[in-house]
Amino acid sequence: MKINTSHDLGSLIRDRRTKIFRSQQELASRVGVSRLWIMQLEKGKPTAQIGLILRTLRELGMALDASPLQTPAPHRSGAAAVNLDHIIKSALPAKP
Amino acid sequence: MKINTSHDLGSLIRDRRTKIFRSQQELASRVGVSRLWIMQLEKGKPTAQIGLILRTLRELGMALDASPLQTPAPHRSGAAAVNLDHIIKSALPAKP
DNA sequence: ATATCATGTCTACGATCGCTGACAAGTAAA
DNA sequence: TTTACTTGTCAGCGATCGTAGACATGATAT
Repeated sequence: MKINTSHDLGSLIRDRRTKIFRSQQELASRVGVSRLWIMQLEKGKPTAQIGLILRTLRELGMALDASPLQTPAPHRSGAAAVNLDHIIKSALPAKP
Repeated sequence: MKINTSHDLGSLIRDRRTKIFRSQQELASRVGVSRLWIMQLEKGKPTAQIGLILRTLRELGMALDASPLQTPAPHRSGAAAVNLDHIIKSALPAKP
């Protein structure tokens, strides 16, 4: 499943948690965090730390993958895809 | 690419950053974070916040996916795989 | 040699994390 | 009803984040 926002992550974790554990407390104890943190994470907390998130996902039997952006909005200005950026960079003479 | 630790994430981001941008500072400015934060992230900072990470990945033309754990080490104690947990939970008398 | 970068490493400092502990609302059994 | 459980919310607090700024090193030139 694609994770574009912290809310996506929260929904995913909640879905998975409700299938495997009986309560937020149960997952929290396994991961080693507070129930409050699990609750906030499921609500899309954008300040949650990646280390705790990875531990949580592992406890839920999941892992993260990185994949190229399918709906490209990489650069605000009308820049093209990543490969083009690469080409431009390689072609530039000096380093502004 | 599989991301199991924050170091995996750091390596991935650094590889991608060096291909697209000319410096840590350039990426940092685009994302809206400090160069120090980018540097620490590339070194595997486990306390980096997921919101900033997602913004960074987007700037690098990438997104995150969640996938089932292929090499299962889900529960420390002798518990079995996730599906079994599910079955056990479903079989328990008190459901809550 | 001199200049110019990129990267890594430090020191503060304000802002905020994640924690504990408590409480209320809702649900579901006994 | 009463009892037990889950979830969401709140306040307070120590610990730590992310930042700005400065500095040293190494590389790449000129």
